[in-house]
Amino acid sequence: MSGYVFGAFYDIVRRIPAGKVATYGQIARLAGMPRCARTVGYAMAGCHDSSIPCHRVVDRFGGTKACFDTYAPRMQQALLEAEGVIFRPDGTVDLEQCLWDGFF
DNA sequence: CCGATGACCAAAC
DNA sequence: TGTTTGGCCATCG
Repeated sequence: MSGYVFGAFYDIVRRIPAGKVATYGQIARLAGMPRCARTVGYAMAGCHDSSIPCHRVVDRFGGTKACFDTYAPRMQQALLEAEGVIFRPDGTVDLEQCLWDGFF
């Protein structure tokens, strides 16, 4: 682990169920750092761990910018669609239906 | 070693 | 009501 904070973020991301997505701010809040969404993004930027579904992490508008070093942007969308995530015509995730509520 | 930056969000003015 | 600034932690130069 690069830092205990990263570990906490990774742990939360791993708990995101298939077919759902979470925002950076949401993950930061669950980690106990509501203002640390930036660090979440940076943690995801280094998602060298294949056990971390960083493709389920999107920005507040549902933009899928994840895994630049790991996947191609369109591949992330394909993965989410395969899990049942609904995409809007503009290429963003329908957060109204697929945003993770924090529970199972 | 220190300064700047970064897949961002939310409160404040 | 919209726009601006602050903030958090780690990595890069």
